[in-house]
Amino acid sequence: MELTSLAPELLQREKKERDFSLPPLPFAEKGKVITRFPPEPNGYLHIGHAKAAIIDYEYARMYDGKFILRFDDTNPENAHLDFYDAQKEDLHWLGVEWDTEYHTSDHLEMHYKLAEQLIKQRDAYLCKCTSEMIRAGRFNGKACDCREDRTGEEALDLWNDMLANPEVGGIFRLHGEMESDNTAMRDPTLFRVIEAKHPLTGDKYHVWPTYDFAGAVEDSISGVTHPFRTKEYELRDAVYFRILSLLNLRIPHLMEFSRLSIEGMPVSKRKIKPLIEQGLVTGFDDVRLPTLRGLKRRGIVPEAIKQFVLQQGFSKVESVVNFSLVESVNRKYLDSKVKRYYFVPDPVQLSVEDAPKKTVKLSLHPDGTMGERTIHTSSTFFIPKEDAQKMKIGDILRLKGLYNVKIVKTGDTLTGAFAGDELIPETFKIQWTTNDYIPLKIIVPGFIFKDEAYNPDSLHELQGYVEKAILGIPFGEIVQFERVGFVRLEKQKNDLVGIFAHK
RNA sequence: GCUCCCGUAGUGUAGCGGCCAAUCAUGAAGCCCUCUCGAGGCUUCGACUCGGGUUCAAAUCCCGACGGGAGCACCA
Repeated sequence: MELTSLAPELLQREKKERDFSLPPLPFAEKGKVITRFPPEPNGYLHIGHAKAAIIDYEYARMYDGKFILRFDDTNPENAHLDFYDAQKEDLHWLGVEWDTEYHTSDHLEMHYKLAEQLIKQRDAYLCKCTSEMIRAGRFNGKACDCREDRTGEEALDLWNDMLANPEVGGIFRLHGEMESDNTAMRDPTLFRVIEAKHPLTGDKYHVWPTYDFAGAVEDSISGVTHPFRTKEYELRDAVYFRILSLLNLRIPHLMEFSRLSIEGMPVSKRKIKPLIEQGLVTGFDDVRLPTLRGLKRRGIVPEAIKQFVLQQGFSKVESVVNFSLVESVNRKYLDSKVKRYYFVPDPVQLSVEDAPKKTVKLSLHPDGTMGERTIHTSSTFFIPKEDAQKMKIGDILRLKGLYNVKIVKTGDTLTGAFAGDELIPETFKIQWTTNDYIPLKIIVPGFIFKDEAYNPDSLHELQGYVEKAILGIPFGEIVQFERVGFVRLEKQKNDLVGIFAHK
C-alpha cells in the first residue's frame, strides 16, 4: 500500500488513554472552589464514604481550592467519641488530607440565632403534635393547628422555654408548603429535643438541629461553593434552598451523585451490624467487608481505591460494581511494587535423588530491582499438590529458579531425579520450598452476601508452606506468592497469617 | 399509592444533534512475551430498553411506555 510509505503514522492506530480526572465543575473558578466532606461520627468509613471524600478532595485540588472536614455530629444519640479519630485515621490512610476541620456541634449557638430569626420572620413554628399526628399530616398534606397557633411571638416564647428546659418538648418546624408534591417540603423538622449526652458538648445542649437545617446552614456559612451529596437527598434540595433563602444566606452549588455499591458487599450498618452481633464477622474490619479497614486488611491499597473511584466518575446512574474492577486496579498497582516469594499450598513432598546441594539467589521481583533472597537446598522439597497430581513418571518439571527434576515415582510423595540446570523451554515451572519451611495459613475472603443473604461459604483457608525468607518482611506488607496471588501478611495472636487479596 | 431520579456490551464507563458501522476498562476466549497461572503486547466476543415525534441528520432533543432506584423520620 502507498499509505505505508507515504504516511505510516496514519496507519498507527492511536490508542486513546482515558484520563481519570473528574469532569469540570460548573461555576467553578480556580482558587475559589471550596468542598467539604461531612461524615457523621457514628461508624467506620467504608468505600461509599471514600467515594464522597475522594470526589470532594479531588475537586478542591483540581481547582486549587480548599477542602473542609466537617463532623456532622448533630445527633448525640448517634455520635461517638471514638469515631471522630477513627474516621480521621481512615481518611489519612486513604490519602485524603483536609485544610480545615470542625464539628457542626461547635456552632449550635449560631444555629439557635438563625432559628430565632426564622421564628421572628414567621417562617417557622413550634409544633406540639405527636409524631404520629405529624406523620399523618404530612402524608395527607394537612397542616396542624400549631402552624397558626404557635407562631410569631408565641413561638418565640415556646422556643426559649424549649432551650431552657428539655421537659417543655415540642419540635421546631419550617413553615413550608403542606400541599407540596414534594413531601420533604411539608413543614420539615428543623430542631428537636434530644437529651442524650453528646460526646463533645456533654449535656450543655439538648436542642439539636436536623440534617436539613444544619447541613444547609453549615455549607453556606463555612463558604462551601460545591457541596456534593448522594442521590437519596435529592428531594431535600428544595428544603435546603428554602432555608438558605429565608435566612438570606449564600446558596452553594449543590450537586448529587449516585451511591456506590459493590456486588456481594453490604455497605450499610443496618446490614453489617447483625453480622457482628451474630458473630458471623470479626468486626467492622472483617476482610470481607467494604469498610476501609476491611479493604486495608485485605491488601487493597488506597491508591487503587482512589483510582477506582475516579474511574466510576460523578454520575447519577445507579450501579452495582463488580469487585473485580477493584481487584484489577489494585493488582496493576501492586505488581511493580511488591516482592515475590514462593508459597506452596497443600504441600506434597518431593525427594530428589542425586540432588546437588545448591545455594541459590532468587530475585525478589522479576524486574530485578528489589534484591534477592538466598536459599540452600538439599534433596527434600515441597510442591503444590495440585501440580504434583498432574505428574506422571518420566515427566520433567522445573523447580522454578533452581533446576529440572525428572519424576521417577508418583504417589503420596514424589520421587524425582536431578535432570540438569539448564532451562528447557516449555517445561512446567513450579514454586517450591525446601524442608526449611514455615507453615502458613492464608485466609481467602469471598463474597459475604449472596442473593441479598449472608453467605456462610464466604471464608476459605489455604494451608501451606512458605519459604523462610518471609520472616524478614514486616507485618502488614503485601507480597505476591508466585502462581498463587497477592497476599497481605498480618500478625494474629503471635502467628503470621496471610490474607488473600486476589490473583 | 404519590413524588423525584436514572436507563450505552455480563459489569462499570466515555460520548450528550453530524467526526459513532459508538470509547476505555473489566470479564471471557485465543495467541505472543515472561524461569509466576501476575504484569505487559496483540486478536476476538459483546451495548445505545422500547414506541412515537422534532430534524436533511438522534445514543444524543421532546413525549409516552417499560424497567431499575430513591424519598414520603423529631436519622444523616
